Amino acid sequence: MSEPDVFSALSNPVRREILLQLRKGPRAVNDLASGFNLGRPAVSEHLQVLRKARLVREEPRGRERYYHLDPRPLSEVDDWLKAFTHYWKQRLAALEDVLDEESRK
Amino acid sequence: MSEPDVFSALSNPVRREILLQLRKGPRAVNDLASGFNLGRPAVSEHLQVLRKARLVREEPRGRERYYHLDPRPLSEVDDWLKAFTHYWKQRLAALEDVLDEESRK
DNA sequence: TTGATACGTCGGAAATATCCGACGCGTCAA
DNA sequence: TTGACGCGTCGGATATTTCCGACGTATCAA
Repeated sequence: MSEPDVFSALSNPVRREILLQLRKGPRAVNDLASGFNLGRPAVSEHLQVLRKARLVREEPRGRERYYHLDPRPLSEVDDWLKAFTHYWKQRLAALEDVLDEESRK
Repeated sequence: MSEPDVFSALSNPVRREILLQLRKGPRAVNDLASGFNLGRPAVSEHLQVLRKARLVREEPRGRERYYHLDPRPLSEVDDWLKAFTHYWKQRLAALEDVLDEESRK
């Protein structure tokens, strides 16, 4: 019943790790689950969240399901961050100025 | 009892909006709360989450508390995304290839 | 001092998230 | 066909999140 919210999908460390794993190539569910200290149902439910956020895609191969990474929705997060990039580089520059100031004393 | 987790802090749309608002400058709590359809305690608790994630800093001014944006922890998210940027540009390029292929038909 | 304002936080309600065991369905190998 | 495997999903337990009203504390204006 939840919406496909990319930010919410990324809020869980297991789901973030799944995405990192999938960079190396598609993986079947049991294969993925063996890497975590979690049961298969839990991993399967995490994959459902990632699927709803369109961050992964499933490819059935016989009785297995290989999950593929689809990183495109991550651009939403990237775009959101861009609203701060300028400001935070500004702040980093200001911080450096302070540090320079301090080191000159 | 929760840790200062930047990803979790960003998972809530109210908190994301608070951060966007604070780009324009520091704001007092009631001032912030009036912008949302939320009571002050709720906003105050969102600010606590953001404070634990070190995304905001408080500056007491008399009986008010002005909250300042500190975007530096966002670099953690940015760094995490960088683990995908290359891959996803690759995927976008592949997508464009497919589209080119299609349009040539 | 007195009354109003700004805020944090507690207690509790309601919703949501996380996880597991159990079950059912489709697929494979024999 | 039979039995084992891979998977999704349901029911339910537990934990966490989100929100509010109520309260206490500090500050301000008069």
